[in-house]
Amino acid sequence: MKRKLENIFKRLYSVWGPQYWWPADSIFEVILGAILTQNTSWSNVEKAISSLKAKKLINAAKLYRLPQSKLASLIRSAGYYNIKAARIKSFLKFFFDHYAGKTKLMGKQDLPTLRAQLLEVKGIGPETADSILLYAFKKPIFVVDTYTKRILSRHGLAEVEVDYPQLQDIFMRNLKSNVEMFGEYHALLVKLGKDYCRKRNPKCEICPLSAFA
DNA sequence: CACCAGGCAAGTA
DNA sequence: TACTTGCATGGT
Repeated sequence: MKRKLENIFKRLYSVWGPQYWWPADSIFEVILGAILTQNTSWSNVEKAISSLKAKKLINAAKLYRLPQSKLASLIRSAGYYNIKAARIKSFLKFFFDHYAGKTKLMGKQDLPTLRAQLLEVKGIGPETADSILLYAFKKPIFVVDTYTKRILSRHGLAEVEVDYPQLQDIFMRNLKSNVEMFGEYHALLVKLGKDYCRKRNPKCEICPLSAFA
């Protein structure tokens, strides 16, 4: 399995190169994006981020003061805007209660503690927590998503019923811990999923992981 | 028109 | 505990 996972990464990276995740100007912006992109295309998230930027609201203190309904209307384009506004608000409460609204302070916390804390926040599940840990705080954790699961199961590397922690373990037990590589690997799997491994995708058999490529 | 996107929590039995 | 449903805009 170790060799297979390494080869998958080499193959994907040689085909597509670095993916430059996570596009953002600050740690806090990564966190907002991680919540906004839940089950949502990144292009829709970009519009929401832009509307926040236009109002200079990529700022924890300002957002904490902003009424939830105002926030909801600003992030409308990201979809699920009422839910996501509530989730951002619940993160902000946690952020100020525990870390004074300072990403620098939060980043000093150790990985297991921080992960457990994030999972306590209503609206932050495993993928969102791990995305924040890896891409915002540069902690060495492997992010797993529905594409990861689908790709591994289609290639016979995991059971269809495999759950998030099991899938994450497959990568973390077999790969050397490396923040840059973890970030690229996950991003490359997402690209592979989008381009070739969608739920119903006729291109599945010609994906770069197939023998002929 | 149908389908899906860089999930998560609440509801149901 | 194990399944199902709600959330919602915007691109293909």
